[in-house]
Amino acid sequence: MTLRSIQPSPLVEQAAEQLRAQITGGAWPVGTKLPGETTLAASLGVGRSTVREAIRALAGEGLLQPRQGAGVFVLAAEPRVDFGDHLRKAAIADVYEVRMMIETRAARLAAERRTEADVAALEAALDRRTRAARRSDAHFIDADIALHTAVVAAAGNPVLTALFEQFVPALREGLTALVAASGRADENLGHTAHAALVAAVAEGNPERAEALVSEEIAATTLRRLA
Amino acid sequence: MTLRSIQPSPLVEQAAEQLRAQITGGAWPVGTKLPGETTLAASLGVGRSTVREAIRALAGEGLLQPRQGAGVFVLAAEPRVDFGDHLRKAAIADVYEVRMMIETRAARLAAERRTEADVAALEAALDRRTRAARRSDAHFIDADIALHTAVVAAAGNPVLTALFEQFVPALREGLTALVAASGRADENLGHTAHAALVAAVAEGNPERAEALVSEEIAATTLRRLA
DNA sequence: GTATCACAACTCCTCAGACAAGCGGAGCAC
DNA sequence: GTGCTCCGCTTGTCTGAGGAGTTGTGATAC
Repeated sequence: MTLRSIQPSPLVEQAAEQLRAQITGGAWPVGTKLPGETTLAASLGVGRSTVREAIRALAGEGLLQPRQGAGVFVLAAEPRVDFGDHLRKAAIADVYEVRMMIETRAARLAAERRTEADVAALEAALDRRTRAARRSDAHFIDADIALHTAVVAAAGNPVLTALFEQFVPALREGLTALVAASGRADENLGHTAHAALVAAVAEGNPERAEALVSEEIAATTLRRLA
Repeated sequence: MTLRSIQPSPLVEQAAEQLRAQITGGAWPVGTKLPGETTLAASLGVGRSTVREAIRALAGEGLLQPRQGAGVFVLAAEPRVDFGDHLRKAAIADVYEVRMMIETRAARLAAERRTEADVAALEAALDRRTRAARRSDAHFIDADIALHTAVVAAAGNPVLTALFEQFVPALREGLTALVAASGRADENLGHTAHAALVAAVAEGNPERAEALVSEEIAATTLRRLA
C-alpha cells in the first residue's frame, strides 16, 4: 500500500483547484468573464476573501486577470507547463538522451563558431573545475555544470543556451545522487576528457568536440547504471 | 513620441512586486521565513488582506509557500523562466536552428523505434495534412504541426515530446506569418517530402528520415529568408 | 541527565462588514 | 449622432474577530 502525504489543504487551495478545473476543463474558455466574487463565494460556500485569494493565486499562475470594476477574466486555459518541472519528473534515461542530443550538437557548433571570449571563458571554467575537485562535492558539481554550460554558450545560440539551462537543475540532482552513491574518486579522471573537449573547441575541431561530449555523457550514463 | 499604457497598478501588485524584488534580489534566500503578515503589512504600509493576496500571487508563481502555523517560506529565488516565452521572444533563426537539431535526431530515433501504433498515427496525420491543404490556412498549419509532432512522438521519448511541444506556439506563429506573406501555393509540394518522411520512418530508415527532415526545415528557412 | 508532556506564543486561515474606486450601460440633453 | 451624467455592478482595500496549526519552552516524571 502506498501512502499519500496528507495535506489539510486550506480552503483557498481547494477553491483555486475548483476554479482551475473549470478553466482547464473548458467550462470557462479564454476570454470568459467569471461570476462576481460574491456569487462565487456563495456557490463555493466560502467567504469572499477566500475567493479573492484563490483568484490571486490563479492570476499568479497566469490563468486569470482581475480588472477592477470590470470583472475577472480567463487569460489562458492551461497552466504554463514548465519544461523544467517536466524534466524533474521524467525518467533519467530519457532526460540524458535529450541532453546528449543537445550537447553533442552544441559542442559541434561551439567548435565552429567560438570567439576568443568564448575560449577564455571555457579555459576559466575548466580551471575552476580542476580546482573545485579538491573542494566539496557541491562545489565540484557546480563547476562541472558551469563548464558544460560554457561549452553550450560558445555555440552562440541564445535559444540553445536557455534550453540547456532548463536541464541544469535536473543535472545537478542527478550528479549529486551519482556522487553520493559512488563517490567521485575517479571523477578527477574526467579532467583529461574535459580538457580535451575545451582544446577541441578552441582549435575548431567540430567532429572531435562532438565525439568527446558523446563519450563523456555515455560514460556518466554507464556509471549510473552500474 | 511613444505612448505607454497607463496602469494604476493595484496595491496588491505593488506589494507583490516589492516582495518579489526582495526574493530575486537575494535579500531573502531560498528557505528564508518571511516576517509575519502584520509586520509586512505595517512595513509596506498596506492592510493585512493586501499582503495576503500578494503572498498568494507569489505562491501561484511558485516563489513562496505559506504553511499554516509556521509562516511563509521562500521556495525559489527565480520566477520559473518559461522556456516557451523565451522561444517567442527569440530570433527566428536561432529557434529554427535548435528545432532542426531536435527534429532531425527525433526523426532518426523514430525510424529506429517506431511501433505499429506510431506508424498508424503518422499515416493518419499525413492524411489529415493532405486533406487540410484544401481547407483554411489555420487548418493546414495545425495539421502540418500535428504531423511533425507525431514524428517526434514516434521517437518514444516523453522528454523529447514535451520539448517539441514547447516549440509548437512559436512554430505556429512563424508558419502563420510565412503563409500570410508568401501564400502557400507551393506548400502542397511539401506533400511529397512529408509522405517520404513518413515512409522512411515506417520502413525504419534512420539516415533517410533524418535527411528528409533536415531538407524540409532548411527549405522552410530559405523561403523565410527569400 | 533524559525523555515526555502540557502549554503558551506565534503563525497563517477564514469570515463578515464596510467603504473606496473603477467600469459599463441606460437614459437624457443637445 | 454626440456627448454628458447617473446608476448599478464589479473589484480593491481595510479592519476586527475568532479558529486552527506549528513550534519552542518549561515543568514534570523517570
